[in-house]
Amino acid sequence: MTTKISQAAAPERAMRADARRNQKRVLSAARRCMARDGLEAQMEEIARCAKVGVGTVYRHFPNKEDLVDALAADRFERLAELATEALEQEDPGEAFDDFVRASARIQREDRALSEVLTSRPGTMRRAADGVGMLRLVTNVLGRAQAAGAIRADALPEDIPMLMCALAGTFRNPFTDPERYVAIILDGLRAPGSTPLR
Amino acid sequence: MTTKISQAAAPERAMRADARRNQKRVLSAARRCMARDGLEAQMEEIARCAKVGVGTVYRHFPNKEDLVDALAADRFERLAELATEALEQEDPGEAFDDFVRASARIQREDRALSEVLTSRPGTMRRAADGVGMLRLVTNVLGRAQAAGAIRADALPEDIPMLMCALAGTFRNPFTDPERYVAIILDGLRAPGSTPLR
DNA sequence: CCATAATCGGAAGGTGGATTCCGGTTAGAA
DNA sequence: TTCTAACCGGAATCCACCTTCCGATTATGG
Repeated sequence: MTTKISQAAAPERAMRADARRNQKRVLSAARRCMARDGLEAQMEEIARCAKVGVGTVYRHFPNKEDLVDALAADRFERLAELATEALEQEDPGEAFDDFVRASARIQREDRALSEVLTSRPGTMRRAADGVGMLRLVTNVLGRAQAAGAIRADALPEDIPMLMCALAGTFRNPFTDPERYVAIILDGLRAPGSTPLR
Repeated sequence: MTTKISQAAAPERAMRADARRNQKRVLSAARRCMARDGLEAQMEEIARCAKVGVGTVYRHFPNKEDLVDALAADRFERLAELATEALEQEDPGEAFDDFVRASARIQREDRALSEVLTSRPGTMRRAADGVGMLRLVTNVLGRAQAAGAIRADALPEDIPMLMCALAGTFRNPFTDPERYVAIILDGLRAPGSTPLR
């Protein structure tokens, strides 16, 4: 057995151009299909959207779960960007609000993402860790708390958790989604009526 | 109103004793299995729990969805009871809180119920309508609002919706579930910081 | 106790959807 | 241009479940 292939880091040879192109098409098709149909979007359908055979999908992503992981990673990168932007904003309270609202919107527009949040703790955690989400959120929240805009007893982990909560509301078409974002933000605002334990 | 199981026309003759007994066993086994495994609990497993053959399950419930509907109806009856009790309690604000907390707990202990809430709007609506949930909630909420315990701009439909939201948090084992119930209740309390539109 | 219709059990059937396989195609180095 | 390792497509395979079927059992009215 030749010692080689430390894997992960060094590809022996660059991917062929068509392969690279197809991988992108697959990823983007998967994003579209799953945003629309949720996690149960079918592999065949994704292949069709990407104008590619199923075989090709499977060459780039050994199985459906890996594909979902890749998509989740992608979406969490976007969320991390939002958090970073929030840190650059002047008003900490406003920054926090905007961050939560924007995250909620992203989620609302992507059924797969909201499904990952409510029913795939593993995938979610992996994606979140991958972009250092907790650290970012800790900062965004910390600033807001220091400024007195958010109750002091809120914890960083509460934010992703409340994101999961919002995910639960985005499947009902009946009502204005912003409503629940607003209610939850008010709950975080801090009358301190009920000290959290 | 007692829930009739499936049935459409008038039964010529009363159910045989063993049939009635088995129907109960199936329902109760289904409740146990689905509370544990969620909606993906398998029919075979449910039959096994009920110590009955799959065929028997299907005689009483033509298909899985009907079985889920029956269970949902059952759980919503319990929720309706809670609402009714709340209406008999003296302090309207406390009654509201208790009602929300108790409902949340029921949900937390029943994975299938929380899955129905977050991903089966149809089933949920049917079950809710079946017990007149909206009317009950309207009363419980109305009293609390009249007493000034809950913000005036909250709507009856918000309550089930926030229940769905909580469902989204109960799948993560990480944190104390009561925390998010508390935050949402604070959000409903009413500093009126952000008037809902 | 009998007759018989209602029930029962659980093997067999059917289905939807993920995953594999492999002969044909192509990028790209020499 | 030629050669070949990579890559491609999509039919075929596999698998996990739900659902159906039917011979064996059993409750119950007479």
